[in-house]
Amino acid sequence: MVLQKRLDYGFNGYQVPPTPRAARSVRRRCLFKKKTDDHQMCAFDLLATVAGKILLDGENPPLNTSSAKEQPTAVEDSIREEEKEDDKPFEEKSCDRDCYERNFMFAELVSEAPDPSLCSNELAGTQNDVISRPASGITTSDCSEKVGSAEQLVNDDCKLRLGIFTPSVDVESSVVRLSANCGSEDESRKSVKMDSANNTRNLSISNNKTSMCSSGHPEAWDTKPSALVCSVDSVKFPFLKDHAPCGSFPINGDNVKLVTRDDDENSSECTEPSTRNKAIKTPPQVGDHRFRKLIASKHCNTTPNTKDDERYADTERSNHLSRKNSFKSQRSLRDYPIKKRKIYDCSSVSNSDEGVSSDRICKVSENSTNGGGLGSAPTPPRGTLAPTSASRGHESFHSRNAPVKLKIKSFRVPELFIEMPETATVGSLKRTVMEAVNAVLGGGLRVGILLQGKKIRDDNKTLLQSGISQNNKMDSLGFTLEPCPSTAPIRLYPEDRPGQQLLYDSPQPLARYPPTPSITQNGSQQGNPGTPPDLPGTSFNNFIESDHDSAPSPPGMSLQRTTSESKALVPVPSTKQDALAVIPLRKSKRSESAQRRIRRPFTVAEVEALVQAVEKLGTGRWRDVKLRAFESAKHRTYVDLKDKWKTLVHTARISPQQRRGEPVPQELLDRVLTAHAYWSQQQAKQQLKPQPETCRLL
DNA sequence: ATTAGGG
DNA sequence: CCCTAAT
Repeated sequence: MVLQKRLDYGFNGYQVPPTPRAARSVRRRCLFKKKTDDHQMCAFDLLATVAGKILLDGENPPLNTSSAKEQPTAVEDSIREEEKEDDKPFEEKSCDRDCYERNFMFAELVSEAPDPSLCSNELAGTQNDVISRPASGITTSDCSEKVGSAEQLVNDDCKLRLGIFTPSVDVESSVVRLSANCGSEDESRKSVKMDSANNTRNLSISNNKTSMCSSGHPEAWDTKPSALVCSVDSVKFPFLKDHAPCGSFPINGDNVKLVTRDDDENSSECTEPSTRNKAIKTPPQVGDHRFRKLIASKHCNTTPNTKDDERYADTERSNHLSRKNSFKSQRSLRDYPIKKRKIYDCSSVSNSDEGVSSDRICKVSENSTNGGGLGSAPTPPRGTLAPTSASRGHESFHSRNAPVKLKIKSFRVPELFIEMPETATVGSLKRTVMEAVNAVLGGGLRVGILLQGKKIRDDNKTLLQSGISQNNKMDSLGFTLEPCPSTAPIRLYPEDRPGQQLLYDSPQPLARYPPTPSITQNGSQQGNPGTPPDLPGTSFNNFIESDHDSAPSPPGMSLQRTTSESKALVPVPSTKQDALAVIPLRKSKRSESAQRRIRRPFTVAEVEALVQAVEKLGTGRWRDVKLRAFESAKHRTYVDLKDKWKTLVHTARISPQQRRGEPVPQELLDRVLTAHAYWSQQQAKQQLKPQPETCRLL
């Protein structure tokens, strides 16, 4: 009996998991394409598309895009081209080099959604030039048109960059700390002051640390980027300043806030609470002419005064969020769990904050002759939202089936803090940054869509219905990357749609991170052609490895998140105070106790690896299991594996209806039970009869 | 450092 | 996931 058992658990018949990544990519592409071809695409689809793209592209490590690129699929061809173009974009473009260097270029995102009424070329010149971008979302603008000085801007504008600043390296004791700040603080501060002194007419300064800057000189921004945080509508985009020079981000006297950032001189991540995050909100009505001018020239469209309250809230939230995010990433970098931080938890008020902001999106209209849309619209600075626009343009709706094309060049990532030993290699640094980025991206992003400053929450609306396809509104379309409230598991509809596998179609409970899983799952289950089974151990290792550092949660979640429940979730702007309060708490807390590790739900592939390892090694040898199957998954400790096994066993025993989260294939669960039973028996036997090993078979 | 088990 | 106790 024993012998037989052993054979059963031997190393032979295991199915090797398909190469997850490859399968996933392909799948996503297919989905993406499919989706985009659908003319009935609804808002949700759009979201999904964008998110999917992001994730998809995210697979290519930004750092070495060249090597990591996968060969283009039909869908991506265009993208690829763009990428090439962008590879060295900044050098040629007027953006200062720092900009370039400080940003990781993510593959350009090009989403196409069918747009019936996409025809006009005068997007820009018309009414909606001024868009409100609450959370500093991505605004769509037409980049095709380049006007004079605005040209570079336009170019830049057309790209949504996922920008991570290369932090300045401060050597502190033996640790090199990377912070988002570039340059010395002092310098930056000074510069800020200067600017504000000269240009702050309508600006209010909350305290010495916070100031609004209305400078119309981009140069200033360029040169003294360091400690300044410039955000539109929110402080969360510490890096916006980079774009400022390029005019790629909308600056508007009303909604631009320049905040000096407190550097975290002493401690790494925590910044000063009260001072730092206070973005001052400028009186909506007051607009600095210079600003506008600048903006206008750069084709930045901003909404003048739209719900300020809302924006304000957003700002606060975003601040908090970004901070939180950065924390998170940092945290993820160090896997070691420390003690829990109650304070932190309490303080973290916002779940629904928008942490990551995106830059702009360019809408590319094919129809438009010269892409006249965006560029052409030097936007009237102050254009109030034209109410008319809403109604207008509807006429053309059905007339056309032209696809709505959206081009997102890059997204920015919230600040990332990285801490590494001086002895770390450059390679490790790159990798670390990559991980951080992945953590942010994979950690739960969802995409929000703003139209004329308003969030479109109904994911089921079609583009037409929501007005996204309307020409005149194109320039007022914005996308935002919002962190998924990973912490706040809101399961709206846990059991809603059982068998959904389509990544984009199935909204899943927020609580569940696992978009990827579904994909991988599919892949593995369907069996990948092309992937010859390796030794079980190896293949798994590889698999996991590849997966391991990538963020906690695979892509896809973002999509899900956006669904209907978003409505419920959305409105949770933390109050300003909350947001501010958080930081301090966190900091203090942080010193002693660590944050709780971010939750990283096991993917199906991981489960598979775990099951396989346990089948071979048995329970009780978690260290070996770890070594065998999760060696490369740094974030999975043997304790984690043990815990996972525990939960797996539990999961396998309960009814499928009671299971939550990423569904684990029944097959795996069966194996879990079998293995568990087997090893439990073994254990029992050993205890009972440690000695007489020989004649036990009968 | 691991393992086991409760929370 | 965290925390602890026991190895």
